[in-house]
Amino acid sequence: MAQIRLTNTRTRTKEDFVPIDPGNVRLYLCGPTVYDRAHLGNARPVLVFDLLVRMLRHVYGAGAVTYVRNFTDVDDKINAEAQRRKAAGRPGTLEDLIAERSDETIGWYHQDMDALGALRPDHEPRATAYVGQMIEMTRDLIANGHAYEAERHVLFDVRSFRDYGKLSGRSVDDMIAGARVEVAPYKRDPMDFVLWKPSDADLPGWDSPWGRGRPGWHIECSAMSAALLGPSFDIHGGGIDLQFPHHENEIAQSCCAHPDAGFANVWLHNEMLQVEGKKMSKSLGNFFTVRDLLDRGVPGEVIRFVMLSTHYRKPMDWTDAKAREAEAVLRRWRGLVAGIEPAPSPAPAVIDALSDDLNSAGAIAALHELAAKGDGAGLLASARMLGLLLPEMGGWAEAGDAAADQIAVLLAARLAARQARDFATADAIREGFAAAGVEVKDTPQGPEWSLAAGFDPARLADLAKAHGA
RNA sequence: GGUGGGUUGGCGGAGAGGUUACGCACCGGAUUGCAAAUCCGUGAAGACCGGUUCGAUUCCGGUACCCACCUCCA
Repeated sequence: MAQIRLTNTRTRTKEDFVPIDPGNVRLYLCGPTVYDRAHLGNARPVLVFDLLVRMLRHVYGAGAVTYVRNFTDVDDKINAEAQRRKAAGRPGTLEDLIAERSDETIGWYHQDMDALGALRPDHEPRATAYVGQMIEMTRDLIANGHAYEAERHVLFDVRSFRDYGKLSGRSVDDMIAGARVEVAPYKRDPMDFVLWKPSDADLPGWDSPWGRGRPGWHIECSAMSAALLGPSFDIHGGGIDLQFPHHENEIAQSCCAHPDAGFANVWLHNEMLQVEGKKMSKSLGNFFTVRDLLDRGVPGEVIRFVMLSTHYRKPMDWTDAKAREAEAVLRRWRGLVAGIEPAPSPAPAVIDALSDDLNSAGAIAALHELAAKGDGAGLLASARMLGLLLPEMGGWAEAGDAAADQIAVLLAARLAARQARDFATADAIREGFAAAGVEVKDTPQGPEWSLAAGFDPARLADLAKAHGA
């Protein structure tokens, strides 16, 4: 059995992964705030965790993994959109419109992540369904002296938790020294954060011991993970930007609410995705969504391949050149494995690479070596370990019947021209194929064709028309 | 200002204290009407300065540059 090793942000070392219960390995990933389409950066932790889950299921068994990823549906931006719709005269209460916006966004999210071949988690809790647990946890934190009520807010007292700052490696004093935010006057310490805050009458709210209000962002994940995975579980993940304050605060809340439990053993953080060397961010306005790419004709499998070709702990730059290269590789591999049954198990080199802190780039190198050896069965079984070359993701690589007919006619025309030693016509057809993204190989057994990166059905149709189809 | 991460061949991108990463591109050969594809093969690296070592791109220290977090963000 493979020993998985993971870099644990909590200990800052790469360590052997030892599950609390090998019969039920439990993971939690911070999911999206569902106010809009997922941008490309959102896809990175999802694909990292997807790979991790596939590996854990490979090692511990398909039924031995519980994967939870939440939807944050308590959020100002969702509220703002709902208020905008209400003002525009859309029927329904504000609560209805908020739920409508969340439902719509969750539907998009599922479509987009499905297109990338990401498996659905076992549980996808929505924050609004766990407000009771959040209130309960907040009450417990007040009762055991880690939180206090002030001006209808409930705040977590960071000075009451010794280890506050340990995950992100900063001291409370350092953070205060560098803080650039204005501190609310009712806070005991500038770093204290909100567990519960009041809601105005025109915003959604829940009744609580502290009046009508809503939960703070951080308590949502603490409550949902505890409800679905228990107070101690194996792996908690997310983007490195969540390390502070979100994950730091989660640890503070969960460890103080459940002092005898360990919360998450392993913390896994992926580095950020960049575009043209800059972080993709809302404030910089250089972000684009997964759907934008899919609509531009970049297949989900190609996006997945590009994402996995950089190790998760390194910044990754998205470029169109990478997407083109990935598309060419996937087409070649799909050609190589066509009609072949996968080997009974993935190649050891691939499992070794993935076991070593999810070295997906190393695993892809091993796939290249299998392809170079012509081991189609091994390539197929190994690529599927990475969620690649799956049958349901290959539609993009197949030509339609119309294209196949046009290509057959053009190949016949080219053969006739060559036999007549009319090389000008033969070469014109060949160049037309290249321009349309059809790759023709002349083998001793006759021509074979396949689609190359950038296949353009319209240009092929024009070419066929020009040569008598 | 505080904290964390990075810097590998033309490009992308891994591992390992001493032996070819891998892919793309390039070059040579086979093949071809010429090509493409394919096959075979050759090149090409580890920011800078020190240290440890028989030996460092790999470990340690410093410098430079880049990125991120400290503020909603995966």
